[in-house]
Amino acid sequence: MESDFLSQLNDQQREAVSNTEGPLLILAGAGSGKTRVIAHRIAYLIAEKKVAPWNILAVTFTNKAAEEMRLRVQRLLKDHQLSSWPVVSTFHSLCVRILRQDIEKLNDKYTRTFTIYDQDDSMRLIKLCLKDLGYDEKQLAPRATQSAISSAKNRGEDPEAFAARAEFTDDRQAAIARVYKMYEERLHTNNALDFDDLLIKAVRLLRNVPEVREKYNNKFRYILVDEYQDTNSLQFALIGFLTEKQQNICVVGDEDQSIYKWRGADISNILNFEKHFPNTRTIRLEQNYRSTQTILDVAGAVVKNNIERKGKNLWTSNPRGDKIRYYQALDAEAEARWVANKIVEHRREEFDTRAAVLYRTNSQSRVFEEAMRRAGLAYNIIGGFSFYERMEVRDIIAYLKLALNPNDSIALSRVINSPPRGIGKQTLDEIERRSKDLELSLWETISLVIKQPENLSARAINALRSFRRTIVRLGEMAGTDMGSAASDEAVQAGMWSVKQPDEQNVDEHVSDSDSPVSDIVRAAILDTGYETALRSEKTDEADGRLENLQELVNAAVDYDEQGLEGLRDFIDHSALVSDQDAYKRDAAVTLMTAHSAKGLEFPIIFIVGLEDGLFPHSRSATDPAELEEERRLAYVAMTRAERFLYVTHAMKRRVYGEELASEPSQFLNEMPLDLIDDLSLGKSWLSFARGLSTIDYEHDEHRKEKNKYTGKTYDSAESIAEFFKQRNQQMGKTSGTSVSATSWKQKPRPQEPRTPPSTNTGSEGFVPGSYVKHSKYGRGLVLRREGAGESTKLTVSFPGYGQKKLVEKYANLERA
DNA sequence: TAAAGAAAGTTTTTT
DNA sequence: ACTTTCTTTA
Repeated sequence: MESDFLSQLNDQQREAVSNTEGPLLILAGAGSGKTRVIAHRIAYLIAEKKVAPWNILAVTFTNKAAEEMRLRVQRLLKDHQLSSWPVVSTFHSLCVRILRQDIEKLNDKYTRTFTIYDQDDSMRLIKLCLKDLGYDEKQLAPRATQSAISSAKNRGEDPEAFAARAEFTDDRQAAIARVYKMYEERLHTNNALDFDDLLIKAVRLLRNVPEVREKYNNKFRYILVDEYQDTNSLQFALIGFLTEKQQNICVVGDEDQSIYKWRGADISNILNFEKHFPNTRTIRLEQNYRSTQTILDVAGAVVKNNIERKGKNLWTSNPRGDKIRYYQALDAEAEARWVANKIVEHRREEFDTRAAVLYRTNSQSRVFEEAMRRAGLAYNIIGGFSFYERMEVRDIIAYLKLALNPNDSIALSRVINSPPRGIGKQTLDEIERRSKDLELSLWETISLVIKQPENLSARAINALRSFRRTIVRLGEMAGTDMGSAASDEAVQAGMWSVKQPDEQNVDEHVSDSDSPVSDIVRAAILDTGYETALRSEKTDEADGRLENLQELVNAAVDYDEQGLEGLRDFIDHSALVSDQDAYKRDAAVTLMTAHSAKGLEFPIIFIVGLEDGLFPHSRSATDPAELEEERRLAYVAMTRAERFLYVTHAMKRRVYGEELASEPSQFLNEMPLDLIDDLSLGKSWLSFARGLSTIDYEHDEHRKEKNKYTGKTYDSAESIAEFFKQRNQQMGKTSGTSVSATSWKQKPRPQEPRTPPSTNTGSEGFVPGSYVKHSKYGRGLVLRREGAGESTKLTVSFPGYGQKKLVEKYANLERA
């Protein structure tokens, strides 16, 4: 009966689930049950509307989200006997599946055996191109080049178009254009696609080949897209083509949670959805079920400072809850320790409660890992170094890639001498030189070199011969024809063939004569000498690596047991699943970036490192739009919390190994003071802010008015002073040029409002955290002090002038 | 060629 | 601080 999937929903959610036909836009605020609605909608389509599961496609951004969605749908449909499951997939794996099926119809020489290059592979290739073109990596940073090429690709510019444009800009662009051209050629000869290509080629396939478009339109009659605000133009095009015929497209998104503009996400995809799809029905989900009123109030107060925003009315019937909690730590280590202790306290109260620690950058994770270990808390860590990014795992994967496609030169150069087998730089240079001359892949060149050694030593030739034998043997296990080019016979049947609906079934085909994936993985670890080399090291590090390889074997065994599709799929998976490593659902703590937290929820959330230049990140300081994105990110982070929200910052923190004074984030300024509980030891930044606001509370409304002001992005050193100044002005005091001109209720050293007593030596010299006055630059904050005596140098941040390095003796500084 | 030691670069967020 | 890459030495 219908009520099964509708009865537990509110009116809007029910609307969203039961309006199954035509374009549907769901604007879903944080915690409003968006995942729940999608899952219910899928279940409803299958159980009530009798739509065949294979006619439904749900697309998410991350594997985690896809996983979650699959789980929910399965739970909802557990009493139904289904012959198959709906396709729930990320954009990228959807594209891989389409391309593994049909890429040859594009007629641009790519074959179905193509290799996927992840960011690291692609970076290696770019470095090679830079080298071959004779560019200096210092002048043309590989990273920057990669990102320039990636954005060109995402804009739809091919190397020619890019070059045409670059010609008229500058040398650097022209150089990038040349790298781009070579990069594309190399990808092609390697039969490799990078992450961008996956989308580009899939879109091109759907656009150019009507037959393929038709096929997928018939297959996917109902399409759902999660996190629609973060789609880019390629993803938009993909959806457009897939849904061309039936128009049963349902997208879910929230403008306030758009945090991937830097990756090309185009918010207008959601803002203009109604234009793109006529007859769109729009439904708003505004009741939040996740968080306490207080948490929503705080998050709302922050995001309200964004100008580029339609605004919405998110409400909850949940209790008010506790105030959010604030802690000012001395440094990053103290911050982490404090957080760990708090989590322990919470778990004493409630033994199985879960917490997440959200930071802006992955580099912050380390201290937290350390602190959790010390506190004896089991933790998950998401992102950063994922399992598949470990060196040894990547090496073995490279061997496996070679087994399938020996012409993958990136994989080959990765492992040709790891473990060390006597193929050194000279040998490799010679091979590379000849491969360029003859326009052969490295693999082909090696075969040739063995026959015609020319100026290579017998020792080198022997090493090459044995390496070649190893790869050929792996290839045989994988069922690959090791001829000169990867042959099409090696293609295993596609993983989900698109058949007529009635004969559609769970997809068949466990690979035929080939060995199980786990056997090939074992062989790649043993026969290559990899294990022996690690064992002989006898270090803890090597043991750790061996364990990781054992994990890889375990993963392969699991894979075989699931009866999946063989080695290629296993490898695809490893490229696309960056953080799938054993996510322990019940671990006490999860550590991740605020970005990775999107879509998740936890009873307890810690947002750490709320400091100027860190969160918001300094890279976003110049552009108001980017600052707004940072603010949305903060909003996403805060709204992950169900019951308890903690915000912390440190007074100083090591950056590149140097200790720098840091200031509270402006986002802290934007939180309503009366909703914050200060747990800091001694006097904190917050206690000053609070002291001020109690001077004259009835002007508070006035203050709020002014606080909406976002036009200016505060200079780091000046932000709080600016903040105080504004408040003072609001309070009718004449604008003191310096903070100290105003009256302080509880004033310990008005001239250093944010410096905790401990960093204040009080002795002569300017310590980091103190303020100075310079005859030319004016007032500034001392960030760093180096050297001693006459040569003491200070790094000072002057608003409007940036950071200056001054010799203390000659700079003529005064306290300010 | 491989290992050990020195220097330089790194950190924004992700499929 | 930590990791990658370059340079020196055995």
